[in-house]
Amino acid sequence: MQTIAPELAELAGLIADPGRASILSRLMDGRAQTASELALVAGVTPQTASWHLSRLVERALLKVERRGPRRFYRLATPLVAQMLEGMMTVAAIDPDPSRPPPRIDPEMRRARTCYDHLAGELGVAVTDAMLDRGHLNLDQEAGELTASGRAFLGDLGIDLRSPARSRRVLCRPCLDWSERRPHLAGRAGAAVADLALQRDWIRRRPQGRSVEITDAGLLAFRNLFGARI
Amino acid sequence: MQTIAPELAELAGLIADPGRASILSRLMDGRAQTASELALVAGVTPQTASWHLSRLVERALLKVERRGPRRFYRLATPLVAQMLEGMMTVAAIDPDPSRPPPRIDPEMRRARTCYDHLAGELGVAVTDAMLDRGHLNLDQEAGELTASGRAFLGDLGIDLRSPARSRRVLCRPCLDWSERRPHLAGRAGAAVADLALQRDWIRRRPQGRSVEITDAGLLAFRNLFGARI
DNA sequence: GCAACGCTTCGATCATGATCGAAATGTTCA
DNA sequence: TGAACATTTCGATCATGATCGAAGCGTTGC
Repeated sequence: MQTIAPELAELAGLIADPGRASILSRLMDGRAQTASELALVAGVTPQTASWHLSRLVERALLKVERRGPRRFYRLATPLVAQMLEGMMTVAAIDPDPSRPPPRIDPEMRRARTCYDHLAGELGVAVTDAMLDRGHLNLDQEAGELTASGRAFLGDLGIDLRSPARSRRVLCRPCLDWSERRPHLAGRAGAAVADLALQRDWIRRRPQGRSVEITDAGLLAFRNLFGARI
Repeated sequence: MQTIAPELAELAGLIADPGRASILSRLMDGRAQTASELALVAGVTPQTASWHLSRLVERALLKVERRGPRRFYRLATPLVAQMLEGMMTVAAIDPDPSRPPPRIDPEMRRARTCYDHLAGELGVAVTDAMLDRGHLNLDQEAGELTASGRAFLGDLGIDLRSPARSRRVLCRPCLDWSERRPHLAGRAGAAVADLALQRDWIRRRPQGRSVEITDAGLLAFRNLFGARI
């Protein structure tokens, strides 16, 4: 029985190193980072990081882009981000409830981006608020935007009409590994995150994947979305 | 910056062994298998398989159930299956298009179950047919069942009303690693697969994850669903 | 051209974990 | 109780791959 198993093992092996896992985790916000920055987050020397990075590029998990003497690395495709989402969800489940839960950076837990959408307490709060108001239906497996949800996002200036087909699906759940509950992802989730960045409701922190909620953002999420945050 | 990265690496390490990857792949149909059977598919001796299995149970990827002197292993939660789906999707992407694509067992490619729904050519054909008829909207990221889709499945005797909430979401896409296209998953996908098994349209093969399409099944999928298979 | 800088390649070392033979454990059935 | 069988535990061996120092490469700017 030939299956995909050997390729699966090979792929997993690539993620199985703490340094490479840190690098991939760092790149989960979808932005590009330099080799030096990634060496830092991996906690290894630049030459070791370089070796890790070349393996990840070779296996097409990362793309590299040269800008002057620097090399910027980013996730190769959204598919890789989605795979990592799924793995982090399982990784966050502690098999032994007696030992203390993994210490998660409070800023990270508060608010971060997950590839292209909001995650952490903020992501879950926004999602919950939209659920409460009937803008969404969502469970761990699947999600859909209601007519009221489309109208709500439309009023915020988000144009969800796809350039190609009007019947495109917009909404999927992403299991939040820090909150252990689903939050809004998919095109609708990306649109909300884009809006929040554009209106300066959230700001990316210079390092790390966490984002800062501005005062204006706090008001907007509370008043416009009705989020309890 | 404390993140989930160490847990991610640990989890990946568990999948990174070819034997364990084979075991997990074998269990992707959601059924339970004995330790001996799994040793066979992993291509290792029973004592080695036992060591692998205990690690997978310890990390809560598998559940074990004792029946007499045998031990039956199965995936611990649907979340694990969904994670493996995502990994297989990425694993199936060949980073080097020049080398020949991984040889996939033809029976596996033809028709198999992916945890609780149909996959392979059969899964994709059924999905395509439902898309053509307007029963579904589906892309790589998200999916939704239309009113006509609900009616269609209802006519087949599938009751999609959730015991709890009526507004539950039913439908999600699962990227087929052998066909490299999405097929129907989620509760609707599981319901279709259940129906097919109950009506003897498909039969599980004694070993492996692939299923056999019966003559009656071929007719049903073609005539009832309009699947080109 | 040369210096500065970012990054990669090479080479040697070292640790982790996969493997199986042998033996022990546990379960069922007579 | 004892025999048959499935599975696990123990112990020793062996291979893979992560690591970093040193050196090399390539780009930029003076």
